[in-house]
Amino acid sequence: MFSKSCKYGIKATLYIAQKSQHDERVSLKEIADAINSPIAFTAKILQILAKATIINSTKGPNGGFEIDKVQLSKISIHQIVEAIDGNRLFDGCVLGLNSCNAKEPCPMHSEFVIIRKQLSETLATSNLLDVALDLNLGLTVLKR
Amino acid sequence: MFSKSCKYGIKATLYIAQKSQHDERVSLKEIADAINSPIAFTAKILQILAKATIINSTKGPNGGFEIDKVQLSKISIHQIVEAIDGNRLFDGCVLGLNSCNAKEPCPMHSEFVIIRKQLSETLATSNLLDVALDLNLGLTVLKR
DNA sequence: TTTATTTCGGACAAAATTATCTTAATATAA
DNA sequence: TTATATTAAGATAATTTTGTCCGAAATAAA
Ligand code: SF4
Ligand code: SF4
Repeated sequence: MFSKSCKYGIKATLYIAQKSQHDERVSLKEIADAINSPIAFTAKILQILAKATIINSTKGPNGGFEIDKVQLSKISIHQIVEAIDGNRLFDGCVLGLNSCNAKEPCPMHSEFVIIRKQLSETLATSNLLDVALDLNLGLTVLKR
Repeated sequence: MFSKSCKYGIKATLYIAQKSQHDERVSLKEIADAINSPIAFTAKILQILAKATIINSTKGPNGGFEIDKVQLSKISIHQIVEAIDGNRLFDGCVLGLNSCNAKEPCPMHSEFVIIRKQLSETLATSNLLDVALDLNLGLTVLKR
């Protein structure tokens, strides 16, 4: 479904979101630790997210990553997936034809337009604030 | 969503299914041509499907691949995906935690159990006969 | 029985993804 | 201003996935 990069990206963003709620900026090391990911690889993904202006990064002592608190409820998981994996999951052909084309559909088209729509909507309506709240309450976890 | 191997596998199986309806056995070359896939790589995938007894293979002159006509309606796309990509799509954690565990769920758990259920059911109820019928009618295509 | 045809199986190769390392850039604080 | 902490960026490496090649095995027909 998602690439490993994307999974790390989602988890990292959620961790940053959780901390940003309480105005805490977090370091690369802390993030990688919290989500159980390879540190240098995580750095690359955070760079992508920073360029996509989903997160903010600051260099130097006490630097790290954060998300504008008032933006938390406006950033969706969909945006993260788009930034890292692109749109293939949302608009590519499930069976790998050059493009999705309802005029000349692949054999799974009618089945998958439904699933993709639901997937896309679910991700588009999942915002960082809501998801991070569950994390705060300990209802969900980022690593095991 | 699906690996490339799996996409090839699904398309190849559907092509074989279509031909098997009319008692035609098809060769590797014909399949690869019909679904626009690398021939030698396709051979590997057909071997997997043959071992999973989803398709039958016959060596020698006039050999090739076929599916028992009466089985067509009993074989699901789900089975193909399982044989090639395994169960990760159906029972793995969407965010890459070691396993899906509702007692200690990842932050996307509640959203994804719904999507995965629908995906799994859709694939489980898509049988080769039905899907191949649309192909026959020219309503859907395996390559463009 | 010999030859031709076709899949099978293993070895190999290329490409994409994931992961690491090293140096540079930047910001803070002493 | 200098030292330190931290992310950025580029080069490199490991792993996985995708793809190729070739000889072996099986089958059918001549
Ligand atoms: S048919 Fe289904 S899979 Fe093929 S392109 Fe359209 S949506 Fe994608
Ligand atoms: S929580 Fe969601 S993603 Fe994590 S394991 Fe359960 S289902 Fe998978």
